[in-house]
Amino acid sequence: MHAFDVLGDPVRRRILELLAAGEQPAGALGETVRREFGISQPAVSQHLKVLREHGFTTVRAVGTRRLYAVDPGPLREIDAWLAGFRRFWAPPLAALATELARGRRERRLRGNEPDDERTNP
Amino acid sequence: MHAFDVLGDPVRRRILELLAAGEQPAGALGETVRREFGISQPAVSQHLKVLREHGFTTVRAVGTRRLYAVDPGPLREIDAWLAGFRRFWAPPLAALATELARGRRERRLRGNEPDDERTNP
DNA sequence: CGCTTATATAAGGCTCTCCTGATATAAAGA
DNA sequence: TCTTTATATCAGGAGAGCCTTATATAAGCG
Repeated sequence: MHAFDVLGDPVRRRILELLAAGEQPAGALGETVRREFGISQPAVSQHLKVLREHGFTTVRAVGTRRLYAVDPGPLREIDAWLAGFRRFWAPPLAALATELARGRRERRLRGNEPDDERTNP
Repeated sequence: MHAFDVLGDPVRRRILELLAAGEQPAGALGETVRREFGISQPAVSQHLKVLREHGFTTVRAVGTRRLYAVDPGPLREIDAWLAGFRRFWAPPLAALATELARGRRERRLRGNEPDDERTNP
């Protein structure tokens, strides 16, 4: 099964999204996913197995719990594959650097205001 | 079928890679892919259909030919989804801008040499 | 107009994925 | 130790995806 196939399943994508917030036990992931997708505990466990065996997650045991976390390896590979197509929509990197520099200069001239519109109460 | 499932197939990924070099007729794509994967012409045509119907390619007819080209829409969506995980491996953008600026400064001091090691013969 | 070339569609079969219900494993607690 | 909790594995079935062969469509050409 290719990394893209692993991400083809909506349950597995959701699990990774949940893990993006940080390490979580299988049970917590399972509860959320079962509620959202209406599938059984074994189904969730099998999805976790696929993610594990394809390198998308790491696991560590703490007592009877299994704590899952994102392992970025395969996601990086996908990102690398996408790189060959990014020129179809992304501006060249040089322009991006210019943009960033411009943003910094403007902020400096305005007197170190924060980036967004929030104000400190 | 989700965009990730579309990219799950190696034949479809290869077709997109070939199209990254520019617009090509179905026949040319078919020849390459048939050679590399040993599948039939209808099989290739069916893969092209999947790519079309999921927005990965555009097609235009020229006589009896069908010219396919990359349509970046779904690839961008995938890129956007990946963005939520990029912090697991990519440096923050501010650091990148600094890096780029440093590179430019160094080049300026060296007297506008090219980036790589090539020398003009 | 018939023949050839380029591409798509149709029908059917095999395989693989994903699910469920039942069960195994192993730590925790009474 | 017996029971409960947390998680994984097993076995089997439904459905989807991808392939093949056969055929349709439609433009180009003699």
